[in-house]
Amino acid sequence: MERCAEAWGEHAYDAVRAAGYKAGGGRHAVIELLARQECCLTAQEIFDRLRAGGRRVGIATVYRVLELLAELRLVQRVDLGDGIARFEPLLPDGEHHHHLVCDGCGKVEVFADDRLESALEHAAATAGYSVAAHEVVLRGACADCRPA
Amino acid sequence: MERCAEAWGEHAYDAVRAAGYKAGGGRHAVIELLARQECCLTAQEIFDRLRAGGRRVGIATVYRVLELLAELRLVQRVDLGDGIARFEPLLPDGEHHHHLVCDGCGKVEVFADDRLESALEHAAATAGYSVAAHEVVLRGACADCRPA
DNA sequence: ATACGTGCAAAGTATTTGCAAACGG
DNA sequence: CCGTTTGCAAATACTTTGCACGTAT
Repeated sequence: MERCAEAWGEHAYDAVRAAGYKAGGGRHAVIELLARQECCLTAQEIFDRLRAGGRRVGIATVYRVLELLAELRLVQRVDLGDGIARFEPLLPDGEHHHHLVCDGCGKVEVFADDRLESALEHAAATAGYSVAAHEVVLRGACADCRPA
Repeated sequence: MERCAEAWGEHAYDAVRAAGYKAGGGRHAVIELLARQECCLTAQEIFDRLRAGGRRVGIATVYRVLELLAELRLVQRVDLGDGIARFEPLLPDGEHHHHLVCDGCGKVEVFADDRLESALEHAAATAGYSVAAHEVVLRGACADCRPA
């Protein structure tokens, strides 16, 4: 996984250049930060971390880079239900996970399930859609919050 | 389905009263409108339709009613990825569907799949979560937009 | 009668856009 | 050098909140 994440950084950098875009300081910084993440981040979180790291970026640049990466299918936009968009790297090997949100403590966990993936493919085929992306969010009570 | 939808209106009305809330004009109007819908609506769409129907409501009331109904699990909040929240009745019999969004024309379709539902239950159980709600969104090209 | 519900307007928050300056190739 | 990218600030869009008035019970 670690290797995948690092590989994503180079992959994303190459794809951006191949699409005819230059890699200025802002784009490079956002891609590098995303490459080190395991799960989704909000634009504000990305902005704050870059600033904390001494990088002088604007929040607008963060949004613009995320929009570009989403268009190139390098990141996946994730909506966890709180009205704030989150973004995470879309690994080139198709490997991906989904999210569990605890209504009690707000914790976000990830999970992967092969049966779920195959059911999703089956559903997409049945509907006659050529599906490019899919998102699944489960909400409920995590093991810690449930006993209450 | 028609009967289910109508039944939802009464069910929702009863549940709201049972929870100790009065049913003023705004709540009643929003519940009645939702009961007639088959798929998800934005707050603005609900507001516009009520106004078009001669009902003098405020957008704030629409949001407040939707928040209340969501708390009581009478409606499901749906995020289709455009940053606008949508809402749809949550049928009491547990029957529900998910959404397909066409990136080409923006069309939203619904689908249901038993294999998907059972895979979701399996995944939730594996994660140790007590899942109260789940949402699935597929994005891609619909049959009309694909030929391009 | 009285507390709850509602509409309007103002505030709040996430995201987008305009523009001049900085920068990459 | 020239066009792209960037940071800042202003604008926009969706949603929430404050408050005085209306309404259901």
